[in-house]
Amino acid sequence: MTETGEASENPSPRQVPLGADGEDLPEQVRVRRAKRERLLAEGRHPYPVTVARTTTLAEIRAAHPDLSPGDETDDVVGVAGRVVFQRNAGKLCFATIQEGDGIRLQVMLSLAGVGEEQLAAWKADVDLGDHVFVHGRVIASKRGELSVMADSWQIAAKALRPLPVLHKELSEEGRVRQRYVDLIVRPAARDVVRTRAGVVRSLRDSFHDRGFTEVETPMLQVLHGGAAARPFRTHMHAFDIDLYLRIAPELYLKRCVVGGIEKVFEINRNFRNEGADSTHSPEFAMIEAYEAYGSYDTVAVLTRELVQSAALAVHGDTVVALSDGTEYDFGGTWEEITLYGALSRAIGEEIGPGTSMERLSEFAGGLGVEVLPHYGPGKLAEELFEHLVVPTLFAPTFVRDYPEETSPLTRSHRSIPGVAEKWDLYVRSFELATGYSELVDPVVQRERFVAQSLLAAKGDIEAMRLDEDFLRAMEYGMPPSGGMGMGLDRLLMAITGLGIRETILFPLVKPE
RNA sequence: GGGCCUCUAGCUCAAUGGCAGAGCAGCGGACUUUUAAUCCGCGGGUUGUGGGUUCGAGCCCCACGGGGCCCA
Repeated sequence: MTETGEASENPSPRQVPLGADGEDLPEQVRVRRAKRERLLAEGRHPYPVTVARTTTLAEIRAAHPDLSPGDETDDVVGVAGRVVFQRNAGKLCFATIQEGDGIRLQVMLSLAGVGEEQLAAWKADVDLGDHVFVHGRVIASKRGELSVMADSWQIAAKALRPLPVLHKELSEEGRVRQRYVDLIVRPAARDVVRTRAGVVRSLRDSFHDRGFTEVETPMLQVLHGGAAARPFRTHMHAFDIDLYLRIAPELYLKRCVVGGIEKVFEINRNFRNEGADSTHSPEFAMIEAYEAYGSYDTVAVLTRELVQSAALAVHGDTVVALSDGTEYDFGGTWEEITLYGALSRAIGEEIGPGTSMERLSEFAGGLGVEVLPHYGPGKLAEELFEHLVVPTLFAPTFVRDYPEETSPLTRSHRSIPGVAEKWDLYVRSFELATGYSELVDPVVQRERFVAQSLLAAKGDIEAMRLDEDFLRAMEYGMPPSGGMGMGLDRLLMAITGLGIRETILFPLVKPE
């Protein structure tokens, strides 16, 4: 690590490492570095190993809920926190300190309490943003503010950069690039972290309650599979082979089901080498689950219950408050439509798996939907659906029975020719989850992979590759199964209304 | 990939083509009950980078880079 601050190759003026030549540093950083040096010179360490903290600020607030103005207690405590406000009068100094979860408490330092030397040192050494330790009695100030009246104090950790203005929001770029600062100054940023943790815990609880087993499957894969997406590629030197970061765990979770882990789930990261915008991140967390002797109907119920439980866990209600101030209702059972049925209603003409490429292309032309060379009628119908119907899907809606052509890992519908037993779940017009009756016939699966290879040859960079080991596993016999996948970041977006960059703690940003 | 907007002090933002400013933060001083403390005084800028037009550019033009929004 570069604690001593080696200069990087091309430091921008805003991000000069603190160990670099002092001349280029902002004035306030120079001042704080000088204070650090002075503390060291005086033998008062700016970064002590530890301080004698006895209680948290939250515990003090809980223990003394109703002191009257001017009350003093015999409760002697050692507290620590980051200084977020300072009000220094001549012989009496006030500061508001904040601990990690945002709880704040006032500390007071008086001439009578700490003596002339320590009071002068406080005024000279403490800056906004410093971590300080204060020892003293719990009191209420004359204005009734719960406080610790110091008998001694100590720097717990000196901050060398000034905090941003606490009364204005950081710019969006600042929030994302320096999330640690965002977390210090913006309570909503901390709330998102807790909400996300609550959702993940709720999901695991829901799975465990239903007898599912959690597994972790490879992220580095020799072949990428389980979804249609462009992968990240890397190289393993020991074997001298190219590897891919996984785009989905599906083919490994199915191997688990073959092996007898009949109810299995994974919550983990996927990587897709595509653009980044308000609903897409190159790395994103995914929930995937498989259930032997289930179908796309049983996993639809599972998915609804997962989402409803998560909403209950973080909002206490299936009607959730979104960040824009509106409410959204996840309650009850959810609407189900079929892809071809909804598309036919939108177009005003019966469309089905048998509708010709020519006819579909006519509609596409009229709507300005681009037809790429590798599109078949199924893919084009799906594109038309996304263009015409998806924007109207506000309430939670299961869209069922997708074209076989675009669903190479899904079994054909038990009674309707040309479509597969697959649904997508839409919430506020974005895709939240997908579910299948899994294709378990290894011969048909091989045929589907071969068809995908032909698409790849025609230039579809998202087409799937043939995975012989996966097919071998299928040939040992996979029980009839239902499977579902849901984006965790999107689930957060769905139940909070936030953008994906707010739900991910450290989203990828271009280097400065 | 295309279009539009944006980048100014540590932070958030101003500034008809004509002396680069404010609030908070900082530095010096006053103040023993403050709550974004107050009062007096003072510093702080390669206006994203590089070109160009102009007597004169933060502002106009071009290129590049970062960010945002919309479209594909």
